[in-house]
This record gives sequence, C-alpha cells and structure tokens, in this order.
Amino acid sequence: MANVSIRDVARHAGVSVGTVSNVLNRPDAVSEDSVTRVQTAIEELGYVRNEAARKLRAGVSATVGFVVLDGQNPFFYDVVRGAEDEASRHGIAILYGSTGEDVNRERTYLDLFEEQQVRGLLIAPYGDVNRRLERLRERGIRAVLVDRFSGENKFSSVSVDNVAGGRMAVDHLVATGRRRIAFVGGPFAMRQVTDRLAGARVAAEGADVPVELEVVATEAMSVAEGVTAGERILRRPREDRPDALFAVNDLVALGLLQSLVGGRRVMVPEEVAIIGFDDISFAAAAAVPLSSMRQPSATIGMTALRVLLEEAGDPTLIPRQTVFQPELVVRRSTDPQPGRKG
Amino acid sequence: MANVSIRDVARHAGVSVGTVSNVLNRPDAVSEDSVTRVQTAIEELGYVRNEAARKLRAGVSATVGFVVLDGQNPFFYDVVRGAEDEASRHGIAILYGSTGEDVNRERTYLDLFEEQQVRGLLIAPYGDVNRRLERLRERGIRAVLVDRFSGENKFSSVSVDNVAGGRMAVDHLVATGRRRIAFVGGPFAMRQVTDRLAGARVAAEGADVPVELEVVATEAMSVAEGVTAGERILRRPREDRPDALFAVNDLVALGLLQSLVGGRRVMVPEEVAIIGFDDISFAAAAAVPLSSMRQPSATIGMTALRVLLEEAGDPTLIPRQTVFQPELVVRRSTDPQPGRKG
DNA sequence: GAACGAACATGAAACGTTTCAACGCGATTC
DNA sequence: GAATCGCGTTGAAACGTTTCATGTTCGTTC
Repeated sequence: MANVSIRDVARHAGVSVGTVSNVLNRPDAVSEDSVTRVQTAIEELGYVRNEAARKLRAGVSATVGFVVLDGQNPFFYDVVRGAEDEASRHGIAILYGSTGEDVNRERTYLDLFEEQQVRGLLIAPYGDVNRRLERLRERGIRAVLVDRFSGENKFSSVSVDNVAGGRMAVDHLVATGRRRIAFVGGPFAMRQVTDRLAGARVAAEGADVPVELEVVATEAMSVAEGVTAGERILRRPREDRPDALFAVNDLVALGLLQSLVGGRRVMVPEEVAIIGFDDISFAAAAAVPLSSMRQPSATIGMTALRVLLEEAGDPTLIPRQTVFQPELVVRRSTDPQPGRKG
Repeated sequence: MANVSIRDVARHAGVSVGTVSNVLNRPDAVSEDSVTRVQTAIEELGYVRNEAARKLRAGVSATVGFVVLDGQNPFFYDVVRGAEDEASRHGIAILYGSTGEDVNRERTYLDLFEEQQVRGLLIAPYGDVNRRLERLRERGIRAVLVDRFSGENKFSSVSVDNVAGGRMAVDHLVATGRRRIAFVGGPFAMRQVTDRLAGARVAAEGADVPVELEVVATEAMSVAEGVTAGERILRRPREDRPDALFAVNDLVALGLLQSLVGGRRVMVPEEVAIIGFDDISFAAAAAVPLSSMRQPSATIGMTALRVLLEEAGDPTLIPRQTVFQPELVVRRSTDPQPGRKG
C-alpha cells in the first residue's frame, strides 16, 4: 500500500529527485550532508527502489536468467547454487527455469527471459540452441554456456575437461588392477558423453598393460537407465562381465550400483569396480561409497556468472572458454584388489 | 540492438499504440482485422514486449519469488519444479533463491524480490520470517508458505500432514513386526520434525502390541548427520539396538543406511528396518531401496503457486491452509520379517 | 433522414526511475 | 574585481507500456 517513490524521498529530505537518484547510484558525486539526509529519509519512509522503473529508464537489469535442461541432476543444483552465491553478492536475482527435454518449454523460457530483459543468460543446453542464442545476442542479451564447451567460439562457456576426466577415470581403474572396462552412458549426441568416452579410450590405449574397453549404451543419464544397463550386464555369464564400470555420470553409476549390489549378486568393488562422474553428494552416501570424477560445480556456476557479468558490462569482449580440470575422488567402489589378475 | 517498441509496431501496422496494446492484452475488444495486422507487424519486426515498462505502468508483475531455505534437499527441487511447471503455464517467471541457514542471505533475497516487485512470494522457511512477511504484505506482496503449516492463519500455506505421516510410518514398522523403534532426526525447532515425531508417538502408543519408541537426535536433516547417528547406534551392544529406524527425512535415512550397511555390520532390513520421509528419487536408488513416506512434492509446488496467484489476484481472500496426505511407499528396507519376535 | 447506440480506434497522460544540460556559488587565479 | 573553475544541485525529458476519456464510424430504429 505504502508506495513511496523517489519523489517522496526527495521532498522529505528537502532535495531534488536527481540528488536522491545520485545518492542511490553514485554516492561520491554528492555531498556528505545530502547523503545522510537522503538516507534517513529513505529509512523513515521505508522507501524501496522500483526495479521496473529503473530497468525501463536505464535499460540495465538486475536479473540473470538460468536455464537448466536437466533439472533432475543434482550436479546442476550445485552449479545453480554457485551462480546464486555470486549473484547475490552483486545484488542480482536469478530467474530460474528447468525444462527437461521439452523444447517448447525451453522456448517459453527464453521468450519469458527476453521479455524480462535479463542482463544475460546462463544456459546448460541439452540440444542445439545456437540459433536462438544468436538471436538473443542481437537483441543485446549475452549468453554463457554452462557445462558445455562451445567449440565454435561464438559464446563464452564454462565447463570441465571431460576428455581429461574420462582419461583419469580409466587410468585409475587400470592402476587399481582392472583390465576389462565398460563405459556405460549415453546419449551419444551429447558432447559430455562423447568426450568422456574419448578420454577413456585414450587411457585404455595408452596403458602399459592390455586393457579392453567396451561401450554399454544408455538412452539417458539417469538412475533408471543405469539400472537397466546393470541388468543387461548381469545377464551375461560371469566370465564375460567387465571387472570395472565407468559410468558417464553419478546417476548412471548409482543405478548400476543398485542393480549389481541390490540383489547381492555381485560384490562391489571385489568383482566389479564402479566409478562415476560429477561427485554429487549422494555419491559419498551410496551404500558402497562411489568413486567419482569431481567437477567443481559451485565454482563452475560462480565463474559462469562472473563471465556473464563482465561480458554484459563490455559487449566488445570476445567469447572465452573456461575449462576446469576434474579431480579424482577415490572411495570404496574402486578399492584396489591386490590379489587381482594382471 | 533492434529495440522495437509498441510504437514501431503501431506505425508498421497502421494503427494506434492503444490498439496494439489492446491486441496484446484483450484481443476481443478489437476487430479481427486489427488483430491480424498487428500480429503480422509484430512478427515482421520481431517485437518483444518490454516487461519492465509493463510492470511500471500496470503495476502487475509476471514474476514470482521462491525462497528455499534448505537448498540441499532434493525434495525441494521437486517442489520448485512443480511450481515452475504451473508458472510457465501462466507465463510467469520464477525468481529463485536458496539461502542455506544464512539469515542475511534470506534478507538480501527478500529485499531483492521486493525491488523486483514480484507478484508474490513462495517461501519454505527455516526460521522465523513472519515479521518480515507481514511487512511485505503491507506493501502488497503476498506470501504462501510451503512445506510449513501456518498455524496462526496469517498466511496461506501448502504442506503435508506430518503427524499423519509419522503415524503411518510407525504403523507400518509395527505391522511388519518391529517393536523397538527409534526416531532419528532434528533439530526440534523445526515444526516438521516435531510433527513427525508426534505422529510416531501416537502410533507407538496406539499399537495393539507393546512398542518402544526412542529418539535419536540429530542437529540437521542431512546425510552427514544420518551417518553420525548411525555410528552412535552401532556403538551400542547388539541387543540394545532398535530393530527399526524412522528417519525424519530421506537424507538422514540414507546416512543411516550408509553407516549401517556400509561396513556390512548390520543387515537391512533383516536386523534393522529403515524408513525415511519425502521419497526423494535417490530413495529408490539406494543399495537397499528405501521405504519412505512420499510427499506429493510437485503437487505441493503447483498448488502453492496457484494459491499465490489467486490471492495476488484478489487481496481480500483470507489465508487458507492446504494439507496433503503423505503416502506410504514400501521398498526393501522395511521388508517384513515373518520369523521375527513379537 | 435524424437520432441513437454499439463497436472500435485514438492519443495523451501516467507509472518511477535515470540522465544530462544548465545553474548557483564559493574559491582560485590573473 | 573580473574571469575561470569545480563541486553540487536542479528539474525536465525520456524510457515503453497501459489506461481511459474522447472520437469516429456504421448499422438500426422510428
């Protein structure tokens, strides 16, 4: 009800509206006296700045949009949290949208965020959004890709070196004595998936000992898909099974774990080792604590937001790719087996 | 760059700005002819409505704030997703903020959302925010409490019947033959916790057979706290241990599971049954799939948003409390043990 | 064919900011 | 003491909508 405007504040403080605005936005261009008088007036009247008017006139927005396409994956919550932390430090609010795999939904959100005239966009894309992002850039809305390396250098991106991660994971499995490794994951349309697999291949081929690497494809990176992949592996005769599984992410790894250990049919890590990717918080909490390639998820979010703000501040900046290195986190699911063959 | 305004559209379509605005907002008050002409003009120019100007003039906002205080709990992601679904159906964007237990952070977000003049606020509070929410309401911003029953009827709320949930959980444990039950959870400042415990008490006392109910307190509802609680239980001699654990939520339950089963020290459910609360997606994926009291999390979010929009539309509406019933989901962690004592 | 009403269309005012050219005024310089 | 400078301040314009009082047109009725 009490809708106090900058004009009321000005009147109450005995200054002009311009001065009040200056106190709010560049206090050093204004005398001490005015500052204090305006500030007490603000206090007394309980004035709250009207962001809509500000945005309208100054064309500058205090919101950033974040579109996540796999809202199910806890990894992204950490990314969002990192971005959020940084945003709140800058007094910026985050418009959040998760879209699953619904392309319409994605479009809706981008429209919505465009109407809101967000300062910029963080996006963890599932499919191909380049076209749309370019249109947005024409309108002055920058985008930063999250968790997805932008090869073409059209947009900035913040991601993790998935090839290195795949390599490190398989290196680790080999170092702990495993020789028959299966990569479990999909879909192969996703860059993350192919990169991690490529890294795994490099490690398998570069090992000092002969290492077999097979691929068990899944349709998505979900727990459910992990479970069915596990069932498929269990259906094979024992001697045909791999002795280690590298899952494309922790959700798949947890699914695998569930189907292998669940029925007490296979011992992890004794018979089969499992390593995942992301190191989500549930990885440590699994019944057999899961080894994983940790991504600095919060840092990714934070960095993405910073890059975005910088670019929004200076549109001439050329896109830049930030790549973090993943980190091997060893837990019980890949305990070395001293008595193992090889 | 191409900043097309309603005026440009009007010119291009050969009508007045008022007509364009009408086409956008109440198309039935305008002739067919105008509608189509305006619409093609919009298409051709790539016009996007400026939400800031709209908000400024009409005082009506297309954003809703959602403040979650326990951003770690996957349960809330589902709630958010439900709210989001409903929001996108109304063309409304969600400003998202999670605050952990940082009270400052919470204040920052409420300030931010107030500046943004959100249409309303969904809030899953940890501590006491009534004061602040009342101030917001004075300014015309309604709030709906999520996952927290508002006893005083000052605000609307959407939550689950935690007492009933506690009762059903213990009923189930008793029905499957358990007699020595421990409630594991905390902090007891949280209403959810005390309600679930109260329900557990009712069930224990109302059972046909004698049932012991003890309380193992935790400092938070996290996996880590579940683990330490599990360690504490394990330290007791075997004959002093409970034969069933009712965890205040799934995070704690997963922690318990991890510490009990992890070292293969205790068989679940043979020696100890475990039931959680929330039925987060990882509950089913645990190595021993976890029984849980399911909350209709997405429905909670959706309903909360609906209630909010209704109230924002008609400020005279009196607050109303929506309470859902939880649902027992039985999985292996509470498999009945026919040969059990009692 | 005058009068009336329905159905649309019009365009200026208003929303609350930020911005900026212009101004006031005391201090400094020649 | 006139000219110049710098520091603060001022107030009006402008941002892109929605709203609403006022017009215009056209079909109907007597």
